[in-house]
Amino acid sequence: MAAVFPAAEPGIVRVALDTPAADSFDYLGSGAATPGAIVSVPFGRRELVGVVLGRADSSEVPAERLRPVRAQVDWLPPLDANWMALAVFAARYYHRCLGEVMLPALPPALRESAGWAGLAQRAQGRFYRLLPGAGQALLDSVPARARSVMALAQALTAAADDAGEDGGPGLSASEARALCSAAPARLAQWEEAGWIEAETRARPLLATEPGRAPSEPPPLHAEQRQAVEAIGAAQGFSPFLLHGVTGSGKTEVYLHAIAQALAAGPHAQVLMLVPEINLTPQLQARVAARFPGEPLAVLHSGLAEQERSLQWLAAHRGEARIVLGTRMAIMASLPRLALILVDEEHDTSYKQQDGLRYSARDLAVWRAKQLGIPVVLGSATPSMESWWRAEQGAYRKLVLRERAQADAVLPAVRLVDLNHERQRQRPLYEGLSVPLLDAVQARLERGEQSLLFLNRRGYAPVLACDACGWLSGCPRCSAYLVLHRPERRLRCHHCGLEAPVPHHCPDCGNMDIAPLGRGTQRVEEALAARFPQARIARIDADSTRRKGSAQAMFDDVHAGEVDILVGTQMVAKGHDFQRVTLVGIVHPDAAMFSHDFRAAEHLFASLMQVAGRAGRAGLAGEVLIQTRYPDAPALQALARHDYDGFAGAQLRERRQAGLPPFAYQALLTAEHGQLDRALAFLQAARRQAEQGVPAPEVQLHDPVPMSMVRVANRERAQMLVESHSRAALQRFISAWVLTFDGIGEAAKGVRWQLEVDPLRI
DNA sequence: AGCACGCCGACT
DNA sequence: GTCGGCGTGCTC
Repeated sequence: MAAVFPAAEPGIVRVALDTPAADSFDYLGSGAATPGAIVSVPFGRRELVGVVLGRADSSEVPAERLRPVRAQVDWLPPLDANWMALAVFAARYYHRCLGEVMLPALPPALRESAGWAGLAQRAQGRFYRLLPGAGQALLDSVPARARSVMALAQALTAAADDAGEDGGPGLSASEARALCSAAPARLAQWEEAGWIEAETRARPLLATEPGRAPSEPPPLHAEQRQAVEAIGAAQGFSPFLLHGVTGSGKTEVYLHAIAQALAAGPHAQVLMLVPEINLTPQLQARVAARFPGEPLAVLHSGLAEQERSLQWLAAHRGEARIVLGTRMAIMASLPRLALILVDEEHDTSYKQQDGLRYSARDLAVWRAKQLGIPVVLGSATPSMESWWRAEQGAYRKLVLRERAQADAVLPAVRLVDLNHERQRQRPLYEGLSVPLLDAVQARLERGEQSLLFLNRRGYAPVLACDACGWLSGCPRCSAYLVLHRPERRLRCHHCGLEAPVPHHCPDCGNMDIAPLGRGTQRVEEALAARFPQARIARIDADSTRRKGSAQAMFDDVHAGEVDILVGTQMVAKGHDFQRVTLVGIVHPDAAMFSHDFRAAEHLFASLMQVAGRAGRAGLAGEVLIQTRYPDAPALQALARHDYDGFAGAQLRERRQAGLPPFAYQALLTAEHGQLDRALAFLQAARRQAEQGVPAPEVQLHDPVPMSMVRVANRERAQMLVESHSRAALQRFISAWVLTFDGIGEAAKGVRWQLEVDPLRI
């Protein structure tokens, strides 16, 4: 449990705490506090949990202000030096204090000393062992009719036989108690009599089912085999970019790479990252089936606190050999990490969007480099950053061109030119063109499934008054309230505000207010009206709010109980819909007007991903993209299945414009109730830079309002900082942020945040 | 970041 | 008279 130190014990312990105030705080502590140990310390009026960074001979803090460490977790191995190095790197790179990186990476039950005892109890058990020569005495002490106690004695004897000289697998306290329920005090008596010996030690945390035969891996095609061999032959730090179209069998490559790594080291651990929680159950089942008996831990924010703590602990103790998780899992303690896999490496969910804005993919590469192990970044549409590194030879490219199932072919992509439809006087039906409706009809007649993709949830993105032009604006944000018809609510997707649907225009009283544009709910409704015999399902954040409902809906689709599936981005990721032969992309055009230089890249990736849902099992697939901009390069490249061409063109544009991956960026954002105050802060920050911070090779752009200026009554502005040299940018930022304290008046009431490698600008 | 202390308006 | 608004300052 927790050891308590005497107050006056000498020695200074340096501790990282979750506060932006400083990287470390000095405490008085005993010799037991080693680097990586988890301790509890007094901090002002509070008691906080921290991570020991090391010891020191002296402190800059006057001796009389030093307070003693209160307690320490002593039943857990300390966090190892490699993990500490990862946290230090992340803190420096993202310009945060050490504890702000370290503490949030620990499981909830460890972050507060109140949770320690409970966790220790779950993680440890009392195990009993029969001492030599005590067997007969113990049996003699048991009343003949107490069969359960006899069973216990036999079990203990068997355990002792198994154990040989050094203990080995014993009997857990709960097992013993189950056998011995008639005599709960018996164990203590036997212990006192010197017949048995009790020991507190780690209890296995992960249930595994040994003896099942592993599922038979399908035969690899030549490209898969080459990829697996290359990963297996890697020595030391070896970053790979696994580029394979959807359905080319990337997962099978991952599974073989896992098998190789586990076979190569008897204690080796493998970390596999996936972008979304939704994808873990599927993959978990597949991994468990392939590696029965191998302890598998899962780490994501959807787990209950206790469960997450136990899974983390299993990874930390080296018990879990395979760890499957979302971006948070990159910060897990993995003492014997031997291989990292990052699936769908281009996915933007790898970038944390609040708090510490780290990129799990980038940290994965750093971690692999630091450990000298292979890392595999897999994607059908790699990020420009990763693609460029592969082009340069910094990453080794592994390519899967063919689809894994021999009979599966790439779907035919057809662009439906909506201008042309209008010229032919074929109006859209609720946003759906004649070719798309015909294609759906054909699928219904053939008993095949259609998937309609629309990345906009709700019924309509805005409600409008015909008479006066009123629009359903959010009172707190520079956004519109979205109509959610089934729920009969208006909702702001930015601040969460909800309002009833007005019956008449709040400005002029006109009764004619109408939904403008469409979201998934409206498309679902329109399809139901058009195809009354069809079974239609909608999968988006609203329809899957209840826990487990997403899985249930996906199961219905897989079981063939759905004819038409309407969905947002959620349907695009990971799921193999074997019977979907038509993918309709209803409205990709919104992305064409984005000012974000990555808009085209993200559009291409998301359309490629959703297009990949079609035609996976022998049935010819077709993708229809409705657009007013059929000449857009992203759409043209998509129609040709030409990622390489698209990426090449993107990289040429980026190089010419001096954009990532040819430049490194950081974004300073400021928010305040009034926009001019936020802008004034950024101006002041820029003056600080100009007046006192050396900024060779660094450009500071003008402060500008963010495109979504107001969210929840806070107005936001941003300033971009850029350099062609990552090191120069880092040096500049380190010095720059220190000057923010001196901004004074202009900083009053302003909340600011610095994001390194921002994804959206 | 918390969590205090501290000094001014509308309530029992 | 005090409950509470959030400005300012500190935490080893």
